[in-house]
Amino acid sequence: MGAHVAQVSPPPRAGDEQRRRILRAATECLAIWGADGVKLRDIAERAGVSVGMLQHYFVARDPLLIEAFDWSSRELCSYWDRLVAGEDDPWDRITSLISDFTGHPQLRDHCKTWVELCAAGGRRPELRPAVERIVTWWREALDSALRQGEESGQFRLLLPRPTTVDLLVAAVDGWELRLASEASPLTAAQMREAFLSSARVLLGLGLEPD
Amino acid sequence: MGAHVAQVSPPPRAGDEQRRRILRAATECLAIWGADGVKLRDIAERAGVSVGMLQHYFVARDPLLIEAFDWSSRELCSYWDRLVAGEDDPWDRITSLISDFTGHPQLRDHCKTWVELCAAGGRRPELRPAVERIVTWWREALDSALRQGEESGQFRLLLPRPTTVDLLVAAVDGWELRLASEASPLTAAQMREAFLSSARVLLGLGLEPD
Amino acid sequence: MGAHVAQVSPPPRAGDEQRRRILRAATECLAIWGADGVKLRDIAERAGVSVGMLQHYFVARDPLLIEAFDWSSRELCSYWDRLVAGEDDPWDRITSLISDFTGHPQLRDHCKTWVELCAAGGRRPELRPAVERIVTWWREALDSALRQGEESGQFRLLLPRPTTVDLLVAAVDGWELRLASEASPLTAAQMREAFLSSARVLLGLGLEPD
Amino acid sequence: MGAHVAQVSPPPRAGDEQRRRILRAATECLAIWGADGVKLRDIAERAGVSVGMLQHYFVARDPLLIEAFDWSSRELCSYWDRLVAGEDDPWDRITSLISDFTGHPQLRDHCKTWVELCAAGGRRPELRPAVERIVTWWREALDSALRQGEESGQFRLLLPRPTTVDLLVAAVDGWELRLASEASPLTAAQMREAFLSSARVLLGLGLEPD
DNA sequence: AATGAATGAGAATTCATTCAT
DNA sequence: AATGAATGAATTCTCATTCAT
Repeated sequence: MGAHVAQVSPPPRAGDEQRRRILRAATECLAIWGADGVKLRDIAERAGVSVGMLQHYFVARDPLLIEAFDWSSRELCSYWDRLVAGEDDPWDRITSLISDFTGHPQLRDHCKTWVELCAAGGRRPELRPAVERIVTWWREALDSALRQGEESGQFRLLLPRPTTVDLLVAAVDGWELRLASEASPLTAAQMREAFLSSARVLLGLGLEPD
Repeated sequence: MGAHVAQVSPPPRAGDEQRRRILRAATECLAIWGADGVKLRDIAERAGVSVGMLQHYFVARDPLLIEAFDWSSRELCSYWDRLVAGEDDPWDRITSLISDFTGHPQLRDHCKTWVELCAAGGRRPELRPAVERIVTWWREALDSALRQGEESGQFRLLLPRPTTVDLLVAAVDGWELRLASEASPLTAAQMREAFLSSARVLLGLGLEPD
Repeated sequence: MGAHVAQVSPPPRAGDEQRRRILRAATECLAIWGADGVKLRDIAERAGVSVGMLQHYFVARDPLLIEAFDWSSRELCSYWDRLVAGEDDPWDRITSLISDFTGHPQLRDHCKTWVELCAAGGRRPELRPAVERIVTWWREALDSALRQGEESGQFRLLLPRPTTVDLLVAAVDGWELRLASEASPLTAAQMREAFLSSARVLLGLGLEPD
Repeated sequence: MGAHVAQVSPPPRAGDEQRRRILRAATECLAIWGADGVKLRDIAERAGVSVGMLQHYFVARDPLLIEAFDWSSRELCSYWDRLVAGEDDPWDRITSLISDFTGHPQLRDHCKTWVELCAAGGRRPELRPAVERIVTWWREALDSALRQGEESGQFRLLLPRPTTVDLLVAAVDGWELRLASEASPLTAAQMREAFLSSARVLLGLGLEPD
């Protein structure tokens, strides 16, 4: 209904590339220094532009950080969308999602950005949509995989589906928090194994290797 | 004469009470504004002392915040120690721990402080011992309860004990992260129910009500 | 085309003039309040800029003061270089040097800056090059004048040349210290006379008036 | 004439020893940090007393520093008085004075205190009496030695006596300034030699070794 | 007499923001 | 569009001083 006349993406304005560079730099800085610790100069240096430029594109510090969180949450979700698009089997989908996630070379940075976003979200309502977006994405991804698996008889959940989803999503968040804190020697591989072995049991898959 | 009334703990120096007041105020401020957002003035006002006094006791901002995180992690652990001390039955111990935790009137603040501590720990190694202390406490508390339950035949774990502990601790952390973010309408009661029903299944307790 | 009008010295960047204004103001403040007594606000007011600007150019208080001492020592040496450049006769050179020095309207301020620099140099090695620069300039200026006068037979030194140089330079420094202290009613003219009459005898010039 | 009833020194009050300890510590600190750099805490620590104690004896920072300069200048002069008291021969008096001075294990500290005093004197009239006291002592000591040597025919001054005194005192001050600055590798022994060889010539003593 | 807890005034510093070019 | 000079508000920090014990 009019969908075929909708512009799929806004026409790429000149300077859009510049904005993206800045947002990417800002996201990286957020992982390093946290939302209250980033300085505009750090972001500008990392993006290879002048401080004045940041203001030129984003008016002020706050809008820049909010946009950065928002942008990075969108980027992540659309990345994951592409990732699971090809997988039809629900267990494969879950496996490839967690494998990609834990296999990312910048996993720890992602975790830090995520924890930073949650912490900042607790203080600033403007950031909550970005938090919601990511939480919702994972809940829906797992929920739909679980439903599909249940319907096909592939999974036999030990717990009600919502509880299972809740537990698995919370566990991933908990491991991310631990990775972000750098406090315990939790590795990405351990995180992956812990998730998969827990999921196998909770979904009634027995213990055969992935 | 009178030696038998000597205090075993170090004699409470004058000013020790003052320090505690300041540390308590600092911890509260950390929950509200985060490690990089707290201002000395806020802490001083909340503690009812002058800003100069903070420096008198803690030399500078950084050492104060580090001590505050450290102090509050010790306080928490010793509080939990007292809490579980009276419970002999492992399942009761787990139940009362999570019930007390989720029933605390300032649960959300505790979650925020914890997330703040983890985030700050990712940037400053000095804070990691405080993170470790809390992580270790929960791991050991659950591990010992699970072992006791296994030995008495009360629990039949679906997964290896370490994995179960890992999963449950991570889930609690994940729910805390969510509460701290204020992003989803997760309530303390839901968190408690999700934990207990998951634990019942994972420990092989069936589904009878607690 | 136009290459022959290229400036040999580094192209004067915008802001270089600003730096000089600040350094000049800082040097004046140093004479008045001493290295530990100057306040950034004083310097900023005297230079007609904001305090933040000092940091913009010099990062922090210390580097600013160090640069100020260094800059003023360079300025002085190059001023003296120009002063003696025109004098071929060694005695005239000595005479015009001391006459200019003692005749300077801000002699006392110069003395204070110099004493301040020496005192501060005793505490901070970074300042020593500036001290050395000035000491060396005077030693070399006198030494070369004395050597020239000896070679031409114009002077007949009573003491070995190095000792004579040492004595005269020390005496000038001593008189400067006295002027800086404001303690004794030593005048610039007296200082000049004392120096010249001493020098005349030490260089074997007899007692004829200059 | 009443001398035998005069109290030679004020009755030693209790706490006088305490005052002296503090003044000595303050003088040492002045050499290290300069008049504007000393902190009461440094002085208190060095004197082994509490900061409150300094105020108890000296009311405030300023009076303490002023008294410290004054006290140390008196101490020095009376020390030198005792030193030259035994020497009847004028040249021996000059020799032993400069030898003792340059041979003092804390020569550099003395120089720093002296330069510090002169620099501070330029800013605060209250300190000038202390400066004058020392300048006057040296002028009079040299003047009387020179007069005695002239009268006995032992010295044949090349320059008028006042000029000679002026020159020698200034040279000593100049060397002290250099030592205080730590900038050039001037040693105490070199300072002594330079002074004595210059003095020998200026007093008409020929060049025989001392 | 002596201490050290407590304060507050004053200084340095940090940075986001503004603005002229 | 882009820069960086310039500013000033806000914060931390330093210390002399005061005061209760």
